[in-house]
Amino acid sequence: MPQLSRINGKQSTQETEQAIEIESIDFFVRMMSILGMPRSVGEIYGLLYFSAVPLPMDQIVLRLGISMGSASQGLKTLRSLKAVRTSYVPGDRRDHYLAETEFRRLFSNFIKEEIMPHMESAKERIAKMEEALPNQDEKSAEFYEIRIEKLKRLTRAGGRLLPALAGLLKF
Amino acid sequence: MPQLSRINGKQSTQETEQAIEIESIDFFVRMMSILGMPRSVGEIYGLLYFSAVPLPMDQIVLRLGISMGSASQGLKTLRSLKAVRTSYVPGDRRDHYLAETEFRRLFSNFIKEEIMPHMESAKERIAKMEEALPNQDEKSAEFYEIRIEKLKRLTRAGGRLLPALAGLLKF
DNA sequence: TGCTAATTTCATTTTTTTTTGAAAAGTTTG
DNA sequence: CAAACTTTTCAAAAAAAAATGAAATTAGCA
Repeated sequence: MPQLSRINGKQSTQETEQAIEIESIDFFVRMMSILGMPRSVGEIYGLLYFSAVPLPMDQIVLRLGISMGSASQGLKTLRSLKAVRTSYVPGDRRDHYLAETEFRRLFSNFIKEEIMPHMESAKERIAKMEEALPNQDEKSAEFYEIRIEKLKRLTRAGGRLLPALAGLLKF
Repeated sequence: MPQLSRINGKQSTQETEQAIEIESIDFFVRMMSILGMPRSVGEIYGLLYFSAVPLPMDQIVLRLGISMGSASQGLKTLRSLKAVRTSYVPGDRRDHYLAETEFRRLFSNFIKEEIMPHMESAKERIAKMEEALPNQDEKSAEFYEIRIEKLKRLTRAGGRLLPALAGLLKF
């Protein structure tokens, strides 16, 4: 009876939980999209973040209205980032999922998995540039050298700073 | 005569420049894609980064083989991030573009423009959660409070850390 | 001011990414 | 070990993002 509860200004526990859940999903869909994660991944994490009990996949599918395929893929992604973990529920053969809420660790994993590999390829590109350079003996060589040096400093700084970043999250 | 130059093991200045240009474009396409920028934006910046002279849009279009629309849009994006600036070339009415190579400033602008606005909306989501909460007086209220508190700390830390991040780029 | 070159805009097309759903594979238990 | 349930996989569909290109706009010049 949502009407009734609105009339006397109170809302049921369920209504409160639903309201928070919606905001949570919205919150994490946005956050994850900054990090380039698909909507469904944010939705799943947002749902689990405010769930007091671990949820099996079919509950996630049901409550978010997404397909099994999306849920399975999304959970795989979240598992690989260690953003969720499974917890055993006696008498139930389904996997139950819990959100990992230590953001420090989440970021650390994200940087390691999603960013650092790009840094490696960046170094390869720079190496290729340097291979090309030695034959360049015109007066313009200096220009190229300076720019390449800047890129090297950038990748060096990135390679150090990013992994350290999660550690700065003192909260 | 590329053949000839390869036979005697030397390459022309032009070949060297082309080789570096290709690696540069590749480099920045990848970097920009980490930051969620479209390919064309990375291509344009990559081209300008190793250009000793400012390039007009039609040169960018020609050398990258992209459309005028893409170039115009991409330059608009780069301009708004202050990743490129125009320079006046006497006797030519076209705008000529130069890459801004101070990465510290680039990051600072990127964070301010692309990330911080999301932080604002994150705070709104949290506020909505707190609005929903007071009516919750079950034993489970504590669970919600703790989780909300974590989100607050996360956004607070993000709001402080991210703008400070560019400053850490000591290079 | 009018002419022309340069640039922007934006509806359409193309490409890429994400989701779906059903079949295949894997698991648990009676 | 087979039947029922759970999860994964993946081709196809849908949705989202990016690029195109031509018309509209703007800006520089005579």
